[in-house]
Amino acid sequence: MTAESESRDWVDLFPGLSQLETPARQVLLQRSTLIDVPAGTVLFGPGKTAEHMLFLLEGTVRVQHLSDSGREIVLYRVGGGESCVLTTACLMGYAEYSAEGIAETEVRAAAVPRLVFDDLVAQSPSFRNFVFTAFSRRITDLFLVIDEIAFQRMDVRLAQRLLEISKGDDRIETTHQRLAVELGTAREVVSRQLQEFQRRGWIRQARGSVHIQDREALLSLAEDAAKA
Amino acid sequence: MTAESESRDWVDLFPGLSQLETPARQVLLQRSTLIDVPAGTVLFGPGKTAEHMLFLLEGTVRVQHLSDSGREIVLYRVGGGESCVLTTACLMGYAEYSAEGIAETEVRAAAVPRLVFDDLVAQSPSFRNFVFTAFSRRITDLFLVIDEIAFQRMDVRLAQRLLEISKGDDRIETTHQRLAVELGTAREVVSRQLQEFQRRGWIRQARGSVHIQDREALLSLAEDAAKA
DNA sequence: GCGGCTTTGGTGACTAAGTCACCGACGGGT
DNA sequence: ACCCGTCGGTGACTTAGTCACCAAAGCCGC
Repeated sequence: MTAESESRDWVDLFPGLSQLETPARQVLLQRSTLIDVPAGTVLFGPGKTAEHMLFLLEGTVRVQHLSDSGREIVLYRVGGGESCVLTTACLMGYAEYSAEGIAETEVRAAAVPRLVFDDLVAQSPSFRNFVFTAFSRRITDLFLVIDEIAFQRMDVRLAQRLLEISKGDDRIETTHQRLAVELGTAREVVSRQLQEFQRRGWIRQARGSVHIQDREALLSLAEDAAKA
Repeated sequence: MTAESESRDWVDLFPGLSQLETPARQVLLQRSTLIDVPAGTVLFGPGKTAEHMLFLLEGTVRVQHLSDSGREIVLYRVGGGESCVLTTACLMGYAEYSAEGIAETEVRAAAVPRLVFDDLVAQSPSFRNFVFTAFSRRITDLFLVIDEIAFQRMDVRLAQRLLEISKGDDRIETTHQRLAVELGTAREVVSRQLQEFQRRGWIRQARGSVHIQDREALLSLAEDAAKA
């Protein structure tokens, strides 16, 4: 499979681009570059100037914020079929990144240069729509993150994250420290919550991993927040 | 002064539009409508579909989120010379508002219809730049809000808000409940913190108002968070 | 002015979460 | 075997949020 045959159809991976006009699609395919990066790569972060907008084809990117006080919190993830608005934002706009994007898995993405991006926004109504939709979704998403941090109990949030991260597989490879960063809390808090979950038989812990034993129970804890 | 003479120059109030090309400027002025609304008006919110992008000329709009659990938190404010990205977002993009915008003062704004907005984005590079800059700033701002909520002490946050709201004037007209919404916390927490501030002689309380007595002290509390 | 109402703020008792200091256990490397 | 860095556990304490209530201040009609 040549690079050309691959690049003929990555646009199809983006539901938001299904209406894209043929000329715009051609521009996008011809003037973008496919890149592959290994897990752990820092795709963007403070001090790096973005010259490309990223369209994620495969893998996930974790966006997290490093606070002045040295603590971290995971803000959101970007997956296949999504564009990373932060690269877009810094492409056109304002100042520096204040968050960093880290490849959580091996990542394949299409990089669209700044000028091409600008051109597409000018030329294509449906590309505009795609871009603004991405921005809107991200902003409303951040509202929900704020809501969760401000008003949700830790046990509920932890249960939600465990389910979210596990994605069906009962074995989760992570440390308490990493879970603490996910939720923007302290490691000790996570440790104690996990102990409580284990005491109730909902999970089993081992060094560097958590095994879900009672998915139903976690789910009902995670959900009764919505009811309240 | 006629409506026309007014509308000839509101664009000048926007630093971000200083580079705007003459034709785009003409379109913006001619096809927008100036509106005046009294304090307290809900400019947008869940259930309302935006058909206009708002450029704020005078006054401030408070954007706050109402959580499922019934609690509220102030997310940010939009002032004169800024556009409200949330109206923009919902104009072009995705879903419903998940936050509401309330006029805190009497507000004068220019309303730009959806189609005109779209057209300007297509035609004018500097209008595009303005729009994306606004989005970027808003997003990075929300990152800071998240950071503050997750990692900052309440006393520090309260001191910051008092200073921010007071804007030089030592008398602040507000209730404990309102301050609690500002910070996304409970009224009791604010009451107790204010009592502590009063005990230290930093403020004086009265029903429905707070009087700042020692601005320096509040400032040093508010700032030593940055050092840490 | 009086009685009832709402709004505002105060309080104690309790739970949840975050902080601090420290320890021990595990798992590589050499 | 030993050293060391990572990982997790723990107690004691502080800070924040919750719950249930109460009291004072303003507001309104009469």
